[in-house]
Amino acid sequence: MSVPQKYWLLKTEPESFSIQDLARAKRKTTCWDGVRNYQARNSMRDEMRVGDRVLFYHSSADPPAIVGTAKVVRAAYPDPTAWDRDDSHYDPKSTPDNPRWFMVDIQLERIFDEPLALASLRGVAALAKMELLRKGSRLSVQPVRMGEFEAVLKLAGG
DNA sequence: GCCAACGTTGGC
DNA sequence: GCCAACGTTGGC
Repeated sequence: MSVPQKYWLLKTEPESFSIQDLARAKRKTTCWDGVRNYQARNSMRDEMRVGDRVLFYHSSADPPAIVGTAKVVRAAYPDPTAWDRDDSHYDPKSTPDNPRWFMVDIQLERIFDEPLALASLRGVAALAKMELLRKGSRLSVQPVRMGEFEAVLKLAGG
């Protein structure tokens, strides 16, 4: 028996990479590079497994919203943008021999017919404890409870 | 190891 | 553009 799947929320600014970009990507799959926060990294490196489910969130968008779902199709491996001097996420402390930053691959599952705006999620009882709705929440890779994931799907109409 | 200064995130 | 929240840095 395999470990039960886990649930996550990944934030992205649609101006840099949107769910529509993911839909256009080869095999609707992308590497989730550029994460430079230790807590987020640890979640990806230590917790994420192939088959885990992902809520795809647009931040700094109008409105900020959960816009669809994806799944993890490759577990954590080193993020090479960390050792690319020309990349905006370059980190000289990360090297190929001793990588500090990691990424996973995700594949699009579904784009919601209507984005679920952040404001519309507040007040939903099943989401009362959701990390995304916590004041000051900034984590770009967040764990989501199974009940929360299912409640979001329900709000999205299936 | 403390903590002030600073930088970033991201909703509003 | 504002600013609250939070992470990181670095002097001591």
